[in-house]
Parts: sequence; C-alpha cells; structure tokens
Amino acid sequence: MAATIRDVAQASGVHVSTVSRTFSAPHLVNAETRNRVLAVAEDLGYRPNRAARALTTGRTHNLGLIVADIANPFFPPLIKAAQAHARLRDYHVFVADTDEDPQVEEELIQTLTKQVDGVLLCSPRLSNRVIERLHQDVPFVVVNRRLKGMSTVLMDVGHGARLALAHLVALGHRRIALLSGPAGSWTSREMADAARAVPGIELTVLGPNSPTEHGGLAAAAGVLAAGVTAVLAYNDLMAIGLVEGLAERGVEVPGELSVVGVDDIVPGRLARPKLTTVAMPTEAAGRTAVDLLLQLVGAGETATPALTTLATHLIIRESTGPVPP
Amino acid sequence: MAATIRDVAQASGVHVSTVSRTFSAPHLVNAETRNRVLAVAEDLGYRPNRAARALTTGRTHNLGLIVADIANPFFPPLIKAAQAHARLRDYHVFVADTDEDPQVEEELIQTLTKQVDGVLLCSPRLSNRVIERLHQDVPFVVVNRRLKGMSTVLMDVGHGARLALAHLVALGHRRIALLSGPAGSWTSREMADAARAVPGIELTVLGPNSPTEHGGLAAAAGVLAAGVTAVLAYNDLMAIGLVEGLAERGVEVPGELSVVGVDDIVPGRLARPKLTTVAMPTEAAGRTAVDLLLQLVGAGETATPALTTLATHLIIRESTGPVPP
DNA sequence: ATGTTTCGTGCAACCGGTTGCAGAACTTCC
DNA sequence: GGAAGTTCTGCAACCGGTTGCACGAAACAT
Repeated sequence: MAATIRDVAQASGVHVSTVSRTFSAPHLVNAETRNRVLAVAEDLGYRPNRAARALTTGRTHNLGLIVADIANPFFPPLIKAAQAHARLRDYHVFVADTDEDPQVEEELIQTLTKQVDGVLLCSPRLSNRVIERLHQDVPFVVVNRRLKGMSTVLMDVGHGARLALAHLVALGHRRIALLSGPAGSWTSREMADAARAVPGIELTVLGPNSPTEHGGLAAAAGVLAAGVTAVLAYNDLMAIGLVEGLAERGVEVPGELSVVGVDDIVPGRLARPKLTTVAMPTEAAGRTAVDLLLQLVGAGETATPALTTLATHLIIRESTGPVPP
Repeated sequence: MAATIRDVAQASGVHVSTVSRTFSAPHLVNAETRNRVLAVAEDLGYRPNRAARALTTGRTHNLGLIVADIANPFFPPLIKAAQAHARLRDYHVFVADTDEDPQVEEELIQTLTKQVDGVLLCSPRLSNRVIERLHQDVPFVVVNRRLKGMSTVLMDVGHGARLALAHLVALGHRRIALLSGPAGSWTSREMADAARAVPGIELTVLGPNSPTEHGGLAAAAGVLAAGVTAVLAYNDLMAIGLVEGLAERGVEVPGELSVVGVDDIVPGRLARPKLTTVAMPTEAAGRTAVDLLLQLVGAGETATPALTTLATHLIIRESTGPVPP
C-alpha cells in the first residue's frame, strides 16, 4: 500500500499537519524539520494524494478535455498542445472521446466535473441549453463554438473560406459547391455564411454531411449532379473522401474539378493529389484554451469570460487548378 | 455550488448514511424512503462526488490510458474501443499523451495512480525497472510489450511479419530490408526476430528509426543504398514517408520497389499507392486490455497476471508487386 | 405472551489530506 | 525583568462520501 501522510508523520515524529505544510506551505515550517520530513517522505515513497487534497482545497490540478472523435486527425495536435501547455503550469489533462454522441458527452462532463478544475469543450455537439446547465458546475472553455457568457476560442474559418473561394475565383471558377458538415456545427454555419457573402459566384450548398472520409465519398454523386467546377469541403477528411468518390466515377482532381479542404491534417498532406486546404491554428487553439481556462479557474466566481479568435490561412497544393475549358 | 450528500439528507429528512445507501446499496433502504431521497436528489441536481467516494472505497471507477502519441493514427481506434468497452462496465477512461518522453510518462503515471483503479500502458517507452516500480502502486495492463508478472496484451506482429515476407517472397523478392522502429520497442524486436528466421531471404535491418512519416522519409536514402527490392517497415507512417522519399528520388512503388507497412491505419488506406500492410487488431486489443484490467482491479491483491496474444493478418493492396526484371 | 429474526435507520469513525486557531519557545525592545 | 512579537508546531474540525455496529420496530415462530 502507498504511504500516507500519517505514515510520514509517525516516521518523522511530527504531527500530520506539519507534514502537510511541508508540501503545501514549506515556508511555514522550520528548515531542519522540513528536511527531515522530506527525507522520510522520499524514503517511504510518499506522494500527496491529489484526490484527497482536492476534497479540502477544491483544486484538483486536473483539466478535462472533451472531443467528439480522437480519430479525427484534426484533434490530436490540439490535444497535444493543450497537454504540453498545461503541464508547464502543473496541470494535467484528461482526454475523453464522446464518439460524436451528445448523451455520452453529457455523461462524461458530469463525471469529469468533480475530478477536474475546468473543462475544455472542443466542437461540442450538445445543445446550448445543456451546455449552459452543465456550466453551472464547472468552468468551461469552448473551442469552435459561440456561446455567450463563456470563454471561447474560435478559429476564423469564415476568413479561411473567403481565402479559399478567392483562390478558386482567381482560377476562373464560378459555379462552386460548399460541402457542409454536421447539422449543429458552428464551423459549418460560419463557412456557409462567409461563402454566401462572396460576390460573383454561384454557390450550391450540399449537406449536412458526416464530417468523415465516408461522408465525402457519399457526397460525390451530389457534387457531380450539381454541375459545379469546384468544391469547398467542410474538412479535409471529407475532401479526401470526395476525391476518392470522384476517382471512382472517373472524374479527375484537379483536372476536371477542384477541391479545397479545411484543417490541414496530415493525411491531406499525404493524399494524391495533395490537398489545397485552409490551415487551422490547432496548436495555438489548444494553448489559448488552456490559458483561458486557467484564468477562469484562478479567478473563481468573479471570472469574466473572454473571446479569442485565431487566424487561419490558405495552403495551396495540388487539388486545385484552373477551370476546365 | 453543487449539492452534497448532506444537503440531500437535510432536505429529505433522513441521515446522510441513508442517502449514501440509497445510491450505493439501494436494497438496504425502504422503497418509500428511497424514492423520496431520489426525488429530492434529482430536484437538487445531486450527483455523488466520485473523488470523495474513492477516498473510502478505494475505487474511483476510472481507468487511465497512456499512449506515446495520440497523433499516431494507430492509437485512436484502440482508445475508442477501450473507452466504449469500459463505459459498458461503468468505468471511465482518462487518456494521457506522453509525447514519446519517458520522463513525462513516469510523471503521468504517478499522477494518475491515485485517481484511477488501473492503468493501460500502450507501447510504453519506460525501462522495465521503472515500470515494475510503478506497478507496486497501481494495477497495470501492458499492451505490446512483454513484461513478466504483468497482464499483457500482445499483437502477434511476428506472425504478421512472416506473412508479409512470404508474400514478398512469392512475388520473387529475395533481397529485403526491414526498417525497424524505436530502440526500446518490443514490436520492433519481435519483427526483427521473426524476419531473421525466415529462410531463403537476404535481410538487411535498418534502424532504429523514428516511428513517424518523417522517419520513413529520412530512411529512403539508406534503403536505396542497401540495394534491396522490397521493404518491410515498422509501421504505416514510416512506410508512407518512405514511399514519399522514394518518389522524391524518382523511384516508383511498387514498380521498382515494394513496400509493406504495419498497422493498417487510415492514411495508409488513402495513400497512393494504397499500402499493403499487416493489420493490427487494435480494437480487440483495447477491449481485451480493459477486460484484463478490470479483472485485476476486481481481484485485488490476489490477482494473477494473464497474457493474451491477438492475431494479425496481411492486407494486400497496391504497394507491393513482382520483383522488377 | 414471549423469544427470535428481519428490516430500516441513525450514529460515529474513517478515508487522506488542509487549515484556522492556540499556545510554547525563543527574540527583541524598552 | 517583563511586555510584545516571531516562529514553529500541535490540535481539531472539516471536505464528501462509506460502512460496521447498535438499536427500535415490526414480523414471525412457538
């Protein structure tokens, strides 16, 4: 069994409170005593029990990070950045995957609530109402969704969409399809709003679609039926699936149709043709979200929510080309 | 502030112990009382604090899952399977990424130890000695590494390597390179042992290499220098990188050189050419690992470690072909 | 009617820490 | 030499639950 504070206290001949202070308020204990306690603790392999500590202090020094799908390559860089950034501040991050299921998401948040000081919600699928209710029990930072009263990190995908469309227009495209994502997605709506406001193009919005390779594959027929010369997809996975689906039908990218994705995930960089895509600042988002969350945690009840918007940019690769004659 | 057990007790006019039993041993409390307590609890939004509960029961109902790199597409399917499987058994899984850093790995395990009932260690990079020390504080199940005295889930990559080599031999290849992985990797050693035992081929072992796309890219020159006609890579990421590196040098796959990967990750299925690969039973491994871990957790001190080996198989796609004339 | 079970609940100690308060020992100051 | 501070440590209550034990009431057996 692991050593407890009482074992250390007994072995070093002091009261438990002295041991406790040795770790949580060292300046309050005499240097000599402190060293003795530390030596004994080291010897016994004692490590303060964080869960027990949390019971009295109300601080677990853990953060929760909830994502819809770890297998979506968009998330891991964000997760890694958040974890690394949190570690620097002596916080640990627990990641949980909701499997795109709102009910699982809610359950996970409930469970995490008491075991973490705050939760990072990435592209949540829950309704605003539920999120607001859960928010009463634990501080949140929401990534890629706009929720009033909560700290938020947004990636400026509207700007990215404009860049992508400008690129396509410059190549001569006019009839363009937007392959949208899941129904509740803020990102998807944001892209659609931005795209509709672009003058001089004839936009067809197709969707909602599953934000996966399979979703893109399934959308290929609809894209061809729409009679467009270029497509902006909700994300790279869909773009890759779409290219696949088009190839099955003998349609070449970018020869006959141009495709732009969003996210700049690794598989998109490896695909043939390499995807032109809107790069998302995922690492920065992870770090920023942790910063905002720790700010909230530190401030307690008096916290004021903050909003950060991060820039996106276009990476031109091989999946876009001039409009066919 | 969230409601506590005392709030519920007071509001429903019973002692806290009755409330406690209502949740953790319902059969011990009168149906009428129970319903009243449940109603009040519902009303107050009370949820038992798992951390506090763990303090007395010694059971957190959480599991830890430690991986070297979430961004490696090999892991997410395993993680998702483990999470889903654990949820069925009323357990939650906390995932942590070590960033391939043994020191971070050790620190994470230490932190998790008190907050989970057991830890799933996937392809750990720590030394045996350290793992054994940490094992004294919390039950482990190790995936893809052989450690005596601990429950283990292995994927039979040796068999997979033999299948891959047999496939290459059948295509006429004799001079074959094995692109090995990280130095401490059990999988890598296992593959090498299996490959060396295959008769009738001339094997060149190259490595160790970083188990990433970049590692494969960097190995391209060495592969060409080795004068082989086929390569078995440690994993798909490396295989993809290698194909990339070969393309840069004007070498075609599979026309001039055949490449086999391991893992059957999604990017490998999407790459051009589509990768021939050894499929790993990642979902099964995740589920099995959770089962073994819960078995250990349930058994307490008396637990006997178990070893499960899961089969692998070869998927032939487009990156392998007959030896060039 | 009495003795024995069974059932339901309360009491209080406990899990492993933290922390406000009190007091002992030692300084410092006048 | 005594009052007033400092510095350090111990005491005990507390965080939010769980659980062995005791006890009263009701149900059952004789």
